[in-house]
Amino acid sequence: MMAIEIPEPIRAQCEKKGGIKGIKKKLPGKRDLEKRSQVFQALSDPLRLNIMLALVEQPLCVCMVKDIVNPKISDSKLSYHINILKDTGLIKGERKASWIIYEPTRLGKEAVKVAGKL
Amino acid sequence: MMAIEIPEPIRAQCEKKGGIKGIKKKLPGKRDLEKRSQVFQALSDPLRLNIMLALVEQPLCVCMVKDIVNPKISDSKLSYHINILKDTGLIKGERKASWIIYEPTRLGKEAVKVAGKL
DNA sequence: TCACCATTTCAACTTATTTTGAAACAACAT
DNA sequence: ATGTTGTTTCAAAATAAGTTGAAATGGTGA
Repeated sequence: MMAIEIPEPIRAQCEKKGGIKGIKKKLPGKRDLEKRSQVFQALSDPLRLNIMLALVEQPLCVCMVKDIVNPKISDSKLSYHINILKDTGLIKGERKASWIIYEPTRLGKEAVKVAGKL
Repeated sequence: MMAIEIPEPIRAQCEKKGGIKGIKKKLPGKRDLEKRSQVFQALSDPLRLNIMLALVEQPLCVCMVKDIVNPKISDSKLSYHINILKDTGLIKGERKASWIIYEPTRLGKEAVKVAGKL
């Protein structure tokens, strides 16, 4: 049997915050964690991050995005990634004649702004 | 043959920014994109995000992290995720007697602060 | 109508990430 | 030394994400 089970300074700091329970209470719930980590997930691919950065500069149709990020990638690949950004709510697209113009949502702009700080 | 190949307002805006070339120039290089997206990748898992949030509240040893995020997960699983956060440079660990106390790095704190805005 | 262009969808495939359980390591107490 | 606790490592299995090429959709102009 031991008196001290964890390092004393840590235990003391921890108690001041209401102990394990106190810290637990400050953390988001399951839903919230999933939602937020999904945004990170969407930006966790270099190509998608690049697409976001381009769209923040300027709303663009898919074919221009392609020209900018890499003229050699396949259309289906590009579409796949754009779709992830759209489903996550980071961008939205609007049809203009033959083209679909994508631009960042408010969330998308926030996220990219944030990316610049890392 | 057509005169207009892309929506006029977009083309005009785009020209003002130096066209495709101009936008391209503003985007980060491959290395930079990879580095940044990796940070997002690390935070793209709800468990890891939760661990980060807990550590920002209070530096903790692994066993306390476990108590907080989910007492039922296996040690190896927890270790795997902690390791990803460490390798990405979001947290650092220091041995104190029997325990290893983890705490967020400067980058880790920044990243979490940012997470709160999404 | 037809051919054409931009974009998306689909299913098969490849690759990357996560989970598991057992074993190893490290520090400490007896 | 031995046993105990905290933590990591490893390889195998399970799951998820990304890529590919072909086919489909939907708008446009002849």
